[in-house]
Amino acid sequence: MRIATWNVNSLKARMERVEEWLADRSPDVLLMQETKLSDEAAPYMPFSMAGYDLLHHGEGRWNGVAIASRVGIEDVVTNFGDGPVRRSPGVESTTGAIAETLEAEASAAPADEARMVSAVCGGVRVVSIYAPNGRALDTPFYRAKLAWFDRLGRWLRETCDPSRPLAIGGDFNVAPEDADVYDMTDFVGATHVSAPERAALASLRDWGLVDAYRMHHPEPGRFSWWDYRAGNFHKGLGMRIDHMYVTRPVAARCTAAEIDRDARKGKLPSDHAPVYMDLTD
DNA sequence: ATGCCATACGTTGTATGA
Repeated sequence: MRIATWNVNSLKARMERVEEWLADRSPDVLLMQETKLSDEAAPYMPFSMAGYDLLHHGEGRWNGVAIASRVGIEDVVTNFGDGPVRRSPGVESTTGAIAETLEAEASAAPADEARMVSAVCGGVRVVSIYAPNGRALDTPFYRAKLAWFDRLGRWLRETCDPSRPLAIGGDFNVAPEDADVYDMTDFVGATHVSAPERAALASLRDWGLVDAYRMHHPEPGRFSWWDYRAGNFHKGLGMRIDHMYVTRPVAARCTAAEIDRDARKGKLPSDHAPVYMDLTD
């Protein structure tokens, strides 16, 4: 079984590239982030035509996570089971649109943004996550990012078992080691590399998760994201912030893990590359 | 090393990204 994760940076804008990638790489499960769609606007039909069921958890303009699977979708969890997410400002809602808009504009807390969806696919509980960016260290957005990782950790401890097959894939927005950025001197005082953010990922690993990519690739300078600007992709100036964290029963079945750098090339790419792993039956 | 910022919303700019 092949499980992949890809921050598509708008599923609407990326659908053609995603369809090509599904046909080319043939994943059984694709976790997606930053779909930037409401559930009503999610492209269920194109995925169905490609042989996949689509589970979408979105709010509209920002965020949005999804799972495409051709091995079933069962036992769905959205937003850690904390209830409905707010709509992006300006997005129509059936109830309380004005109140939700005012709340969204006033708040920096991502607790009710569409950043987590989970289901059991092919016997593995998969979790698609889009961690908050954090913007800058001295902002409420950064503190909210750390709080969001705390919520993820609490959800794992309370509802999951590290001895069971589980894979958390997504845009963690954290580079776990110095080897995961092109040059640490460019990241002094920046988010994505700070000690508290790295401690948050270490806490996930301590619970019982393994970085599937690092199992197979210890080498430095392997990135999953490159800024669109200044030709950074072509200069090799990236970060490894998209990860596949798996429990030990999955790690034991994991025969390969790759970053598909080719998917970052060409016309209208996402700024992220897909990360995928292969599991034996 | 395969190209030099993109997305949505909505209107000629603003917010967001990491």
